[in-house]
Order: sequence, then structure tokens, then C-alpha cells
Amino acid sequence: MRHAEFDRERVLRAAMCTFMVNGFSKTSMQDLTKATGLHPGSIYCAFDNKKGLFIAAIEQYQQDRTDQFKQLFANDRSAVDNLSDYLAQILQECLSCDATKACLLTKSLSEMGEQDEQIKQITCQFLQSWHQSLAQVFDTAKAQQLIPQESDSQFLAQYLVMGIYGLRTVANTQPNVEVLQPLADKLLADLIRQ
Amino acid sequence: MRHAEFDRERVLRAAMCTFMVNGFSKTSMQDLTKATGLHPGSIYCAFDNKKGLFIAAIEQYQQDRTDQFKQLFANDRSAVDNLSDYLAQILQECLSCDATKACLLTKSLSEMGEQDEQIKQITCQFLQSWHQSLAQVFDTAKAQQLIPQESDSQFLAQYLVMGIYGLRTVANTQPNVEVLQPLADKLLADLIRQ
DNA sequence: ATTATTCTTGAATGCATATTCAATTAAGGA
DNA sequence: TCCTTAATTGAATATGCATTCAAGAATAAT
Repeated sequence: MRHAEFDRERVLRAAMCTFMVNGFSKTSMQDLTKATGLHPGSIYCAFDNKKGLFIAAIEQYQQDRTDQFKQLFANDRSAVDNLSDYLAQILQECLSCDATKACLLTKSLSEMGEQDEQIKQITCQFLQSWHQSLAQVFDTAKAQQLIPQESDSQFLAQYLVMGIYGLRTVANTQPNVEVLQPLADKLLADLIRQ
Repeated sequence: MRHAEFDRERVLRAAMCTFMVNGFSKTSMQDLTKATGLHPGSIYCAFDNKKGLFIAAIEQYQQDRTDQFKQLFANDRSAVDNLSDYLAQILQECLSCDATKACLLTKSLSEMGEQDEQIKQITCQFLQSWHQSLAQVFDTAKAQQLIPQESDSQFLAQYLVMGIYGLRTVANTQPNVEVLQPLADKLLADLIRQ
């Protein structure tokens, strides 16, 4: 017996970044061998093919985002304050020059959703699960009496999802705090307005 | 002398649709010859190469959208009613099964903005000009005393742009009126709220 | 009708790139 | 220490695709 030598998470995060910057089609196997340090044969042995590595990278992305989300909301503070911090964090990502600027899920869905049913299902499922996590935050806000009892958590979460998608897209053309901050502020205000 | 036989606008709209569905990378010259009815040589003669046809298609897209926009807002009705109709129209596109589901500008910017400076510039410029047109609508709304005099038209337009980007992305995962209509309604309400 | 000019045709070309594979290397059990 | 098993290596392969080009066809001017 002999174990794989490479660190799977490190390899997946390297691939993840490459896919986030270039998209699936414009990322070549050569790009991936350079980014991961793995030779073609090793990639094919461990992930079947380029798409297999892509899917594994998407799953790692979702895992990382879920962990990050849980960490941020695992406290007893006001749900609205947590949401405010969460938006600030997303805004930082939008402004950064690295790969996190884009969301791998929406980018992949937009690029391949029309042709690849499997990618469409995986990304939609992960985005849906994110939506549910946000709905729970609005449930908490309701329990904390920060928003009206008759609020629809599912709807508010969907509206926030829409706003974050929009923010990330605006950031593609206008990557300035001056533009993005007021948008994020109004978005949050419109969500918690009585 | 001999004139080109094909109808340029028809060819560009066919190419436009193909690019909207598949993106640039996943659209092959074979797809384009099939969609346009033109042979490779004719395409290269008229548009230099695949990217040349792509840029021409983007320009046609912008032209068509601008015409459509002008037509919808060229009347003396309330600017808010016009905006409402405009959103309803976008919602219809989101729900349709054809290519108009996606916005060619944002899709292209997301796919190629990172690698291709020229595509980035063109798409950003067109999106910016759309933003300005929307700002004018809010100026009209101000003149009609439908929104407060101290409103920032530029900001409101930017917020609407963000919302529409978001709506189109939500439509990728949830292409239902039941989901999209309330989002669009709240978006408009949040824009004209006193 | 003739000719010059330009467009059209579609097979041929060359290149980029995903994938394979046989040889090599290393690990762990007997 | 030896042997079995599995991972690694990177050159070779095969394929798909953008692009070219030379021959043919159509147009308009003379």
C-alpha cells in the first residue's frame, strides 16, 4: 500500500482559485498542474478528469463557505449586527483583487448551467442551502424582536440573496467602497425596516 | 463590385442568441455557422474572427436594448409606472425559456472580464450607459414629485441596477413568478419609499 | 458581352489541449 | 530484506476547433 502524497484540501483550494479567476473552459489542464503542483496523471488518478476536479473544488468551496458562515453567526449577539458584519465581509471580498471577488457557485452556474445538468444541480443545491441558512438568521432576528413577527423569513432571505448577487455583479464594473458601501447599507436597511 | 448577401442584423442576432446561451468559449465556429447560415470564410471576411463577431453581437445587443428602453420610456406617463412596466418586462425575460433569460453584457463580463481587457471595457461602458439612462428616469420621477427632491438619482439608479442583476441571477436557480414577482415588487417599493 | 472586383464555399491546416499509458518510484506488510 | 500494491511521472496520443486559402460564383461597371 501507498498513500497519496498530496494534501487534498490544499490542492482543491488551488484549483478552486484558478477556476474562480478563469472559469472552467478557460482553465487548461496545464494551468491546473501549475496551480496544484500535481502532474496530469495524478489528477486523473485522483479526480477522474478535469470536470471531476472542478466538482471537487466546488464542494470544497461550499464546505469552506459553510464553515465561515457558521463561525460568524455562532454567538449570542443581535442577528442584525451579525448580518451587518456578514455584509461587510462580503464587501471586502468584492473589493479584494484576489479570486474571492467572484462566487464560484454563481459563476459556474452562469457559465455551464445551460449545458451541464450535473453542475446546474450541484450549484443550485448549494445556493439553496445558503438561502436556508440566511432564512434561519431572519428567524433568529424575529425571535430577538428585531423585525416584525409577521415577517416572512424565507422572503427576506431571498431578497438578501438577490442583493448579494447584485452587489457582486456591481463590483465587477465598480469596485469602489464609495459605490458598494451605500448599496449594502440600504440593502440591510430595507430588510429590517418595520 | 458585389455586395454582401447576408442581412447583417439577422446574422448578429443569431450569433447573439448563441453566445447568450453558451457563452463565448463554449460557442464553436461550427455553432456559429449553423446559427447564422454563414460559412467560416464569410464570417472571417466580415468580422475578422470569432471575437470580432462576438463584439459586433454585443454592440447589436446594446443597440437593441437601448431602442427597447427608449420606446418604453418615451411617453408622458408617471416615471414610476414606466419603471414598473420595465421591471415587468425584465421579469418576463427572466421567466422565458429562450436566450433573453441572460444579459449578454454581464454574462460576457463575468466570463471574460478577467482575461480580456477589451471585452471588459466595452461591457462596462455599455452597462454604465444603462445606469445613466436609469438615473434620468429617477430625475424625471423627481420632477414629477413622485420621489423626494433630495433623492440621489445616481444612487437610486445604481440600487436598481444591483436589484436587476440580482433578479436575473435568482432566476437562474428559481425561475418562478411566485419567487421573482414579490422580489421585483419590494425592489420598486424600496426605491420610491418616502 | 466582357471584365474586374468582391463575395462565397468548404475542405485543408495547424494548434491547443484533454486524456492515456508504460515506466518508475515509493510505501507497508510478510 | 523482499515483494506486493499503488501513486507518480511526463512524454505521447487523439481530438476538437479556430483559422486559412484557393477555386468558384455572382455582381456591377464598361
